[in-house]
Amino acid sequence: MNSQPLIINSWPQAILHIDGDAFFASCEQSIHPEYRGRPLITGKERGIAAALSYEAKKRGVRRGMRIFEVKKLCPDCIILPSDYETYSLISRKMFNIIKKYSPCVEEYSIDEAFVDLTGLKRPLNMSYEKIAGEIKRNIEKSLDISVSVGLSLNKSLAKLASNYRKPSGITIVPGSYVHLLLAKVSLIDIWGIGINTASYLQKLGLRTALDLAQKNEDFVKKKLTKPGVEIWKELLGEYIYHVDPNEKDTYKSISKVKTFTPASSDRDFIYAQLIRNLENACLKMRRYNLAASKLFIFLKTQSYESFGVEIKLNRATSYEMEIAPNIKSVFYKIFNEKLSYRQTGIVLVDLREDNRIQYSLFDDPVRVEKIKAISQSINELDRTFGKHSVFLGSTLPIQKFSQHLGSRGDISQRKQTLMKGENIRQRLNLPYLFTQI
DNA sequence: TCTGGGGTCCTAGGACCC
DNA sequence: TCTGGGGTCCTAGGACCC
Repeated sequence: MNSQPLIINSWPQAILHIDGDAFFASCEQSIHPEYRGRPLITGKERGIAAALSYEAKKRGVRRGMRIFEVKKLCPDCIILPSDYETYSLISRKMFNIIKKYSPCVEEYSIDEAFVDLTGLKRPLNMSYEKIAGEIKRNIEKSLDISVSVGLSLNKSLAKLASNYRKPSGITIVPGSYVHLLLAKVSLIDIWGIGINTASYLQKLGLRTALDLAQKNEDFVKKKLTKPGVEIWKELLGEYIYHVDPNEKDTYKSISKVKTFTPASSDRDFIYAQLIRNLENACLKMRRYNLAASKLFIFLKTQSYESFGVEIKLNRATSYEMEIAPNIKSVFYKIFNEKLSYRQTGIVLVDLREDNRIQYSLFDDPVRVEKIKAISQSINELDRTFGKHSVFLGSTLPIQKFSQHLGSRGDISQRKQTLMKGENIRQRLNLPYLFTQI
């Protein structure tokens, strides 16, 4: 007789994934109880449905739908502008609750967390399943939002688990049940497999996540690239992607893109939009103490054609006043008055820490220092009076444009900004910061 | 007639060097 | 000056994610 007790340790790792259900919409319903149970969307300021409550989904509203379509389809739908400040606040509270249970929490996105629960059974005196349930209940009770949670052996499986039952689901998948879950998951729903890889694998005769998991290593290595192989291992229960509790403190690139309606062929206006993106990107860059030595700018036309250029700077910098002159000349090259544009964007790349950036031979150190001093003052003014209290003269066409458009969501905010600027001007007796860039 | 605004990582191929 | 082998670094672009 076999004296070995049949104990399978199903939890070499216990990884929990927590996912907010229709998060933005839930936040709105949480702070406005009168909206609960009603179809609701956010994204009013952009004219499209960005996030949807479950009630809106049931009525056939889809992401990306234009507001007028939503109104036609669902006249009683509540339509709100996105309020990221509020969502971030609720998000913060959610993470704080989770961190009471485990020190290893990864803030994966505004509404998603990965939690490493491994080894916490004893200190918390609960099974992993119980811990998962408690965290979920605690979040839902304290914040009045619903979350779905999944517990399994690694991040990929936990994510599939949390997605399995929504909203407000809890799905526990120990090692011995993994195959049952995978059989019900289609390729496209695997984290890291997108539309391209999914259809490629389909052509090879695969249909479900289980089909992929059951392929041998040779096959996977031959047909897929590195991420594909890693995903395959995770489906088999290996712990490859670690839960990373470190806060994000730097960026490899920073981008700012803005779409506007109606499209415009006004050169000064388009340029102003581009420079406004630059200002915003630089603000963020300085907040993280970074400097860029290369950037891309691009314009998109009404028909979604894109025209872009790469710009290399002599020296890494974080100041729009240094970057803008470089943009100006290339802008005129890619701008075509015969076209109508609906979006401009900027991507700052080759970011490095701003501490000891060398002056190159072509720089004028005195000018650079002056720009630095001015920018620091602007930062202070922004902190005191709000973002864009002082701005580059070249973005003035945005204000002009706003004024003759009258009252629209985005516009009134611009007006306020303008007024704030006026205010400071009077109080500090400053002219608009106007440069030739 | 159009689904926004951020990001990251990986790979293939060219440039350059020995 | 040609041919081949081999390594490193950079860049463009693809694919994915929320």
